[in-house]
Amino acid sequence: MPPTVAWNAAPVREADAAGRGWSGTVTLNDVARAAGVHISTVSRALDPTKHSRVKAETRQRIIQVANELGYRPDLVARSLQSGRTGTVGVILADLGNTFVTPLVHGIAAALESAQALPTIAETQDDHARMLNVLDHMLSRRVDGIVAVAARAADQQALESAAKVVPVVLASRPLEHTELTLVTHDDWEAGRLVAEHIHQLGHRTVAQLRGPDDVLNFPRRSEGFRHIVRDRGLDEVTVDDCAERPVADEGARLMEMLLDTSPRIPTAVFAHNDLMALGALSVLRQRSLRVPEDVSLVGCNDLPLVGHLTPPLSTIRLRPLELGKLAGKMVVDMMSGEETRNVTLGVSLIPRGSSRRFGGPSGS
Amino acid sequence: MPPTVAWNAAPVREADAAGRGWSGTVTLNDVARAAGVHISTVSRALDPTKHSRVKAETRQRIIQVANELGYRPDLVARSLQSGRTGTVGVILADLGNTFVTPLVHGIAAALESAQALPTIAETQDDHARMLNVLDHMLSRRVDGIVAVAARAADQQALESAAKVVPVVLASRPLEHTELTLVTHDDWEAGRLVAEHIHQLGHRTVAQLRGPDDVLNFPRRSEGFRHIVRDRGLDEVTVDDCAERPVADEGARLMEMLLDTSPRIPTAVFAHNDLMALGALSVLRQRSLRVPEDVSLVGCNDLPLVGHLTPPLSTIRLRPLELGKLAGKMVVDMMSGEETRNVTLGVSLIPRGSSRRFGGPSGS
DNA sequence: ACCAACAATGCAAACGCTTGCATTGTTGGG
DNA sequence: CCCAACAATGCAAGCGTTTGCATTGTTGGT
Repeated sequence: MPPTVAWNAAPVREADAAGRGWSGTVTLNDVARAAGVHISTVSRALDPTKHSRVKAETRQRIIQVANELGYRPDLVARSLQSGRTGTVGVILADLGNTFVTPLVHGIAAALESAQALPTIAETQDDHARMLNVLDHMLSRRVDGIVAVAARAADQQALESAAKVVPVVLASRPLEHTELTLVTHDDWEAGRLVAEHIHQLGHRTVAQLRGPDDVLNFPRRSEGFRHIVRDRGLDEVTVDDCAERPVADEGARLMEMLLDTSPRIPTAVFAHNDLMALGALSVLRQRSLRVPEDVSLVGCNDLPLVGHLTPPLSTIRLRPLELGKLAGKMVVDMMSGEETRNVTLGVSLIPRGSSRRFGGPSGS
Repeated sequence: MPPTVAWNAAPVREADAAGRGWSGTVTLNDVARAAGVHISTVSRALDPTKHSRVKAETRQRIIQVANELGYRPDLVARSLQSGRTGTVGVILADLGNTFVTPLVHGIAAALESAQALPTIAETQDDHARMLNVLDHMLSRRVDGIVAVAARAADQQALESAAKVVPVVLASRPLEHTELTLVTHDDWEAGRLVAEHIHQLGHRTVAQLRGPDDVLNFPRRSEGFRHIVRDRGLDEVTVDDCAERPVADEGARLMEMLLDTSPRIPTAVFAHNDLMALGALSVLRQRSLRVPEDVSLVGCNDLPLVGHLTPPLSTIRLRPLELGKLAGKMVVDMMSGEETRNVTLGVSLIPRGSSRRFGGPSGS
């Protein structure tokens, strides 16, 4: 147990009490010397769990001296000795994606209870970078890892890392793995969307698919197709998926769809909101109205998409809860507890971008 | 110089070559023993800058053995020895605010060039938490700090920290400080908005002010009032500012304004977009149309606010650049370079939420 | 053939902390 | 009054690296 000395009470001082110019940092040794006592006694006096092992009187004196000198424990040294760093590595594909913000927020919040801090790194969805980041984190002796950037290719590396340190997969699943996972029910997301547009009377539908190797997307696709088959819908397909789940790629796929398909789908499921926005702008360019001509549904419920024109119908995920859960799980694993995978439910938020086929002011 | 041994080439292995079950980690000592050479030789062989000091032949052998054993340098031990941790503390008020996402993104990107990783902590805009976080970071021996959460009350603590480690203030300024600062021109932001609504013919105006002790807001206010005075506008004031710069507080102030003021302003400057959104919903509740009855201008240009109905007029900031700059500056300071403060320019993005006073379908 | 110079490697201290064990001093029960 | 028990503190090893210095071995110029 690390001594949580009241370093928050000790003001940072410009020069120590002895008057020597502020050169280095105050160490346990300095305190020991100033208090006329052995270093190990200081260590114990400052460690709440060992308070008892040192006489109350000397303890008082030591604490006072420590405060006067502005002693601050060196967590690096402590880590070397204890083997724990109080640090959890958080691996993201891209911090710029607004979906991950609340996720990281949740992770940070959960870590706080364990006095741990997240240190973050980005992979840009690049496998080589993932390997680098992973190795770097292990070198830093992080106490745990939350991977939000998992792609199929990264599986082996992540599993290897998990032999050394607790690893939690957040949001992005992997196939056939023992890794602890907390994610959304992507299959259900796809199913809900298909169900929704089927109920609106659409018969000719399409998907703009996110990257195949980010397994959320194939799952969304499968859930969607389950309904397509079950209800006998006509899915217009384009033989490609996005490189990355961003607006540009959504636009590209939408164009490809319109250019290659003999018939225009009356309802489109974009695998996430960003891609939906890209698709939206392409539809506008081609003078296709949403939702009059084409209904559009996204996924993620990013902030503000409900206030767009038209308000975007989408699937609501709960990244904050997901982050909190992931953080809690890695903390639990760090203290040796067993954990079980968690799948968060999702819900459809029908809004203005999807409407009944051939509805009111339809063409 | 830390040996950047090719640990990214070494696969994580389940058991080491000697066959003992994977218990602990492979250390320099293990490699030394396996290679039949002294530990210091291994250290040198693996350190690119000391390549020369060991015979090519032995170096080969050592590297091979290191790879076979899956040696991974312990950055904690190295930090203890070297005094550098390759870590920069990033202190945020609230990760949930979408304004900070690109900022952190920029910081992370800039740090990458220095092989450093950001470790982040939140203060929730609470002074006590700021003190804690700061002290914790110093205890962790971070190589630098980027503070995005500075409030007036935090000034002293931040300046003290700056005596120990490079500190950069990002986004939020402080008065009369030596601390390095990179921020936006908030005064100009306020001025631009006032100028804008003045040119649109508005005479009765108001502000929804962000927290006084986050100095961006008073500056915006001053820039705004400079024009108010200069052009002889009539500013309706409410004797309170937001506790925190969020939507709820924007709503609260808007209500207070409508309830207490004898005359209704025809143009309102909300100190940021979130507050503008809060104000917008209040105005709607009161059946005041935007922009027909009241013009509304925000600040920050958050993603998607340009696609709302009405599209929000606002001030565009550049958080990504700001983050990159802040990251670069702290890196520079870490290597002893001098830095100069930077103020990023801002620009007005006029959109649908503000229009000429008494314009077309006005009331 | 000898010594200076140099290349290659070993040695050990240091970074700041924790902790099992040894030592000293104090107490109290017999 | 003595010894066991215990409280209080000192001692030193160890965590995994790095690095100045010492040691050994080799070379080449005379």
